[in-house]
This record gives sequence, C-alpha cells and structure tokens, in this order.
Amino acid sequence: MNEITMTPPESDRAAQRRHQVLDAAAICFRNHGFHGASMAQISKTAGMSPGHIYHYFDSKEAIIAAIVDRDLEEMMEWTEIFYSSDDILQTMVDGVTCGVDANTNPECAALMLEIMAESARNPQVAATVQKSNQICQQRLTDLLIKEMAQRGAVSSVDVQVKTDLISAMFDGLLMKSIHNPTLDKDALTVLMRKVMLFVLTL
Amino acid sequence: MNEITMTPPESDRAAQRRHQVLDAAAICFRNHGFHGASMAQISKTAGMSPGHIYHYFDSKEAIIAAIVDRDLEEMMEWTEIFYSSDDILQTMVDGVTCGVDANTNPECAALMLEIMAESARNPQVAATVQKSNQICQQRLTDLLIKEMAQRGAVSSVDVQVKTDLISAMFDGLLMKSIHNPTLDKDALTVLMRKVMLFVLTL
Amino acid sequence: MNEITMTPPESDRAAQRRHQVLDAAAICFRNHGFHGASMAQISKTAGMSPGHIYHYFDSKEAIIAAIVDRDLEEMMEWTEIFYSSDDILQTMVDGVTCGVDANTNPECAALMLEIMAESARNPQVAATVQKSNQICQQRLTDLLIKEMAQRGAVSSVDVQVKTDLISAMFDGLLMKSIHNPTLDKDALTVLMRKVMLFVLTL
Amino acid sequence: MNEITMTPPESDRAAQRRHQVLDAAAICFRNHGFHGASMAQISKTAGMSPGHIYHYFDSKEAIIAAIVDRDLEEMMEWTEIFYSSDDILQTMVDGVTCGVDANTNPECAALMLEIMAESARNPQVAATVQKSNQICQQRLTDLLIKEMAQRGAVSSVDVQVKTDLISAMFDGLLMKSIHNPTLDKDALTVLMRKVMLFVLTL
DNA sequence: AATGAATGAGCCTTCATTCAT
DNA sequence: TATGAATGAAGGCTCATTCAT
Repeated sequence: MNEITMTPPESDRAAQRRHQVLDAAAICFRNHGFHGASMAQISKTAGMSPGHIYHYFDSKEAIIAAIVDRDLEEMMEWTEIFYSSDDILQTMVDGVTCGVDANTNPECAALMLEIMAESARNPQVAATVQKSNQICQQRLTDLLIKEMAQRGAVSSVDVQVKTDLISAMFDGLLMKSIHNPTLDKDALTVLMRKVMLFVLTL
Repeated sequence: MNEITMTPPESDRAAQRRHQVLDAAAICFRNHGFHGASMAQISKTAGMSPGHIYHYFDSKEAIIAAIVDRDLEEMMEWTEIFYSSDDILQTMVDGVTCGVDANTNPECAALMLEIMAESARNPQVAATVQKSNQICQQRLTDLLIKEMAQRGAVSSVDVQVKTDLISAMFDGLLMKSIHNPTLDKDALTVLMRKVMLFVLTL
Repeated sequence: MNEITMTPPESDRAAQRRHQVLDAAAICFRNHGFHGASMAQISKTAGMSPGHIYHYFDSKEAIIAAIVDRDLEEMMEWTEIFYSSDDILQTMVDGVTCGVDANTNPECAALMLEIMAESARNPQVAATVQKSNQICQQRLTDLLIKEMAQRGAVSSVDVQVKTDLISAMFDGLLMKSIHNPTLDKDALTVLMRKVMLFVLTL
Repeated sequence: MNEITMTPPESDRAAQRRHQVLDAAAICFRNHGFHGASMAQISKTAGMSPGHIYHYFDSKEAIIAAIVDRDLEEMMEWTEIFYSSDDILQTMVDGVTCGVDANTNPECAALMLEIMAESARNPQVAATVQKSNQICQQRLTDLLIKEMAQRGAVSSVDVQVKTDLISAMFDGLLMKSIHNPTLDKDALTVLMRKVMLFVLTL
C-alpha cells in the first residue's frame, strides 16, 4: 500500500516547484511590479537558485504569463458560485459583500493593477486578460438571462451592458482601495446592493 | 529694469523645457511603463540630451512624480465644470458622457493604470494619488450636498459613500477599455446616467 | 572463469558509452564549436544524462581532448595506405584524389578547423596536434626516402621541406572548401597531381 | 591656423575609440577565441567600461564582424603590391618570401584560424570571408592573365584553378605554423618559389 | 544652458558541474 | 550504472546617472 500511495505525490514534485516559483513571483511582482522585480529576488524568495527557475519557466516573461493566468483563473472560479442558485437575484445581491471584500484586499488589488497596467502595453498579457474577461462576462450574462427567466421579467436594457457596468463597478474598487484607505466598506456594500438590485431589475 | 525683465523669460524657458521633458515622458511611460521606459528614450523623445534632463529633474523618480502630479491635476481641473451649474443634478447626469469618453480613451487609461499600479507600491506616488483623490472627492461631496440643498432633499445614505461608488464606477471604466475592446460606450452611457440619477436621488 | 569473462563485457560497455559521448560531441562541436556547444546539447545528442557523462569524462575539456585525439588518429590511419605500395610515386599521385576529397568535405573541415583554432591557444590541444603531425610527417618523410630509393634518385631539396609543402597544400584545402564553395575539385585534383609529381621528383 | 587643424582630429574621436575596441578585441579573440573572450576582458583591455563599448558596437557579434572585416581588408590590401609590376612573374616569385612570413606569423595565424573556424558555422562571417576571398582571387586571376599576356603564353590549365592551388598553399601555412614550430621557413620559401614558377608557367 | 561620452552596478540568462537518489 | 534536480558563477547587455567640455 505504502509504495503505491507514495509515488504520485513525488512525481508531482515539479508541479510543487512550479508553484513555489509562482508564489514567490506573485509576492515580488506585487511589491515591485513585473519590471521592478528581479529574477534574483524571485529566486531568493522561492528558495531556489536563479538558474533552476529556468528548468520550470522559459523566461521571466513566461513567469509573468503564468502569474496572470493563475490570477485570472482564481478570479474566474469565483464566478461559479452563483450558478446553481434558486433565487439568483438574491444570491447576487448577497454576493456583493464577498465581491467588495475581494476587490478591496490590498494585496489582490496590487497584483491585479499590475496585470492591468501590463496588459495596456503587453499584447500577450492583454490577450489573456481579454479572454478571461470574456469568459467571466459571458457567465454573468448567462446568469442574468437565467435570472430574468426565473422572474419572467423583460428588460429594455441590453444584458451585456448591464454586466459591463456591474463589472466596471467592482473593478473600480481595486483602485478605491488604494485611493481611499479610509473607505467605509460596509456602507459601500449596502449602497452597492441597492444599485445592483436597481440595475438587475431595470 | 533689466534685472526684472530678464529673469521671467529665462524661468519661462526653463518651464517650457520642463514641459518638454514631461510631455516626452508621458508618451514613453504610456508605451513602456515607468520601469520599461528608459531615460535615453525620454531624452530622445524630448529632443534633449540625457545629461541635460538632470538640470530639470533630480532623477527618473522625480519625473515619475511630476508626471503623476500633472496627470492628476488635469483630472482635477475636470471636476470644476460642475461647480457653477444651476441644475447640478442635470449637469452631472449630462456629464456622464464626458466622463465615459475620458475614461475609455486608451491612452489616458494606460497612463492612469500605470500610475495606479505604481501607487500600490511607491509610497510617494500613493501619497500624491491619495491627496488628489481626496480633493476630487471632497469637491464631489460638496457638490452633492449643494445639489440636495437645491432640491431640498434629505438622504439616509452618507454622501461620502455615494461619491465613493460613483468614482469607483468611472475608475472601473479604465479597465473596461482594456478588458473589453468592443464595449458599447453609448449604451453604457445611457445606463450609467440612470444609475447616477438613482444614486443621487437615493 | 567468472572474473575473467565478466570484466571485458563491462569495460566494453564503458568503451561503447564513451564512444557514444564522443560521437555526440563531434556533431555538436562541428555545429557550434568547442565553446559554443553545451554539455546539455552533447548529453541530449548522446542520449545520456548530463550527470552521467562525468562518469566517463572528467570535464568538457577532457571531451575536447578526446575528440582531438580521435580525430587526429583517424587522419593518421589514413596515411598508412601508401606504405605497402610497389610504386610509391604513382600511388601518391593517385592518392591526391582521395586527399582532396577528404579535405574538402565540409563536415571534416569544420571540425578540423575548430581543432586548429583551439590548438592556437590551448597548449594541451596544441601538444596533441603537434605530436600527431610529427608522426604523420615522419611517415611521409620515410615514404619519400623509400620512394627515392626505389627510383635511385637523389635530391638537393630536403625531404622534410617537401613534406611540409605537401601537407600545407592539403591543409589549405580545409579553408578553400569554406572560402570558395564553387571550387572545381576535379580540375584542382589534376593540377595538384602535377605539382605533387613535380615536387617529389625535384 | 591652430583652431582649424585642431578640430578634425577631435571629431574622429569616435573612430579612435572604435579602433581601441577592435585592437583590444583582436588581442582577446586571438588568445581566447571569439566565444572564449568575454566583453569584460575586451573592455578591460581596451581601457573602457563594458557599457561604453555598446556606444560603438551593437553587440559582441558586431565586434566579431568588424574584426573579421578589418582583418580580411588588411589581407586584401596586401594583394595590391603585385599589380603595377613590369615583370609580374618575377615579382610574384619574389613575393613568396613575404607571403610565407605573413602566414607563419603566429599571431596572424591564430586570429585567421579563429575566423575560419567561425565561418564554418556562422553564416554572416562566412559571407564576409567568401566575399573577401572572391575579390582577392579575382585580383590574382587578373594578374595571372596579365602575366601570361606579358609573356605571350598560353596555358591548358584554367587560371582560376591555379589561383585556387596557390592560395590553398599559402592558407595551409597558417596551420603549419602551429603544427610544426620548427618549420624551416627559408628552405620552404625556396621550394615554394619553384612550385610557384612551375604552376605559373604550366 | 547643453552635450554626449563615460561609468559601473545590475539585469536576465546560460552552463559546467555536483549530488541525492 | 544512471538520472536529472540543483547550484552559482559568469556572460552579454542595459541603463540611470555623472562630468568634462
């Protein structure tokens, strides 16, 4: 038994090491930006020699890409939550708390802003970001349609536009968390719930 | 006489040269980011020798700081518009078009995102951003209070929170312009007007 | 019995493995030069792990030395042909074809030039090259003396000098094959035969 | 007067600096090979910071190319000598001494062999070498034709082939100077003169 | 005020070599 | 015997900054 269960985890050693690098890179990128973080810093943070990182990643660019991928995937997984709900409207309004928390977490915000800034000039990163965003938004759109079906409602406003506005509102929080450190998150959550309800029932 | 008339032109010339550098830096920073842009690029774009830039700015950091200052000032000037209006509510709702245009301009967005990302890790930039944001938001708050006075309205929602939400919504557009290149700006403007009205009259 | 029959196969295996490495190294050195070829490339070409190569060779330098040894030995074996001939003069004149072919083969030329360039600065390689050359030239000298005895000829020209010139002529072909890709080998062979005959009968 | 004569040399400062780098590079390349020589070594030898070398050359490759160009040009200038002679045949036979000296100079030989080895795998270098060789050989060919006209001679052997053989013979000396350090240059010169005469009058 | 030559630290990356398994 | 993960010292190159002119 032992010898059977031992092998798989060991063969994932490489995956573990890759994770080590990505975790270290995330920290360094957050603190210094993609271009400000050096491979030496990353390798020290990862507890690995600079040379060895290149066994797992082709270049610093590849690490950036992997970080962006992983970060956006985490964001996307987050969208799944709402799918199986009976009362989508209520679930979404309730979900605002969670969304506000996530997007005002300074660490999350810092890395995400770094990604956004990079995507404004790095086409490869931009492509990844756009693809991820497209998927997220499509899910949200599907959800809204499903929700309207639940209520038997009809809207004069394009669903796509609603999702654009909603996601812009949450994206904007990333900046607010830096702009305004004294932000009253609870009060904001209450207000955003009202706006969310207003937009969804428009 | 001489000493009076001589000095101003010279300092004007210096100001002009500083502007030259900042204009060049803005272009370079937009295209390559703060860390990706080199002093050599900036000096070439500015039509000035690299060495001479250091007569006007102590360091690259100082140029970044100056760019941030200038960019945020421009944004702030923008807020003035609403102040003198007779029907503030209407003026603000009408102003949405303008705000959407400004924040979905890719060039503007790129530099502003760069500033935001930098402010997440550079305390000096963060301070500037926060100060600028504080002033903007205070103005907006004053405006909303004035507007409520115009209407004789009373609100259960803290005005500060309203401005947080409104500014988050516009900030979010900076990202949307990168996320979603096929954004329907007109439809979005219409929807944002409704939300704006909803929030202001809440 | 056991200890006798066991050992040879094992040492054969080792010899085979060493050969594998040298064959791979020859290819890599030809294509990238001694310094341009990496141990990783060699190990991949040899179908062997990089670490294991160090069981057979102390260092990359040692591989270079071994390659040089082997390559020069192959060249030297080549000289044997003329030894047992009845009409040495004719055999040598006829052998020109073969010599031209060998020294204008681009792959041969590349490795040999690499060796020559290295020997101009690596004393260990230089020693090997000089030793090999000395043996070759001595053989050639012996041959010429034997040939003159066959004819009962006497020459005013030092035999050593003749062999210097003849070998220089063939060495020079290594470069011609790179200099002049449109080289007319057949016509050159004819001319070289005449020169060879002229020198030998001088 | 002074201010006029002073300026030109100063404006050639860049050319001087380029030369400095090339001279240093030639030394380093000779001693360590193109790939064995480091930019740090070259910069130290040139008495210049590593970074500053890149004001004059785009890359190490560019320095290699420049070295190859310069070295081959020097070789080519050498060919000019024979052009204006009244008795070309005699001049060429006399020139052998000079040719032997040049091609058995160990420093010259080392760099030229390095160039040849590199050209066997670096297409850019190969192209330069071939072009230079083509020009040299064309000159030699023209010379031989002119010489035959002087004598009113006719030959059954293609002139091009003669030049191939002659240049191969001299190229071969580059290797001989490394192979055989005890080479008797004077005796070889005498023999080469005879061969030269034999080939030219064939 | 203005230049641009010059520096040298630091960056990303490669690679010969070692060692636990 | 054999692997390949791991190291760390260079290597080529860039760039913010200084300084003689």
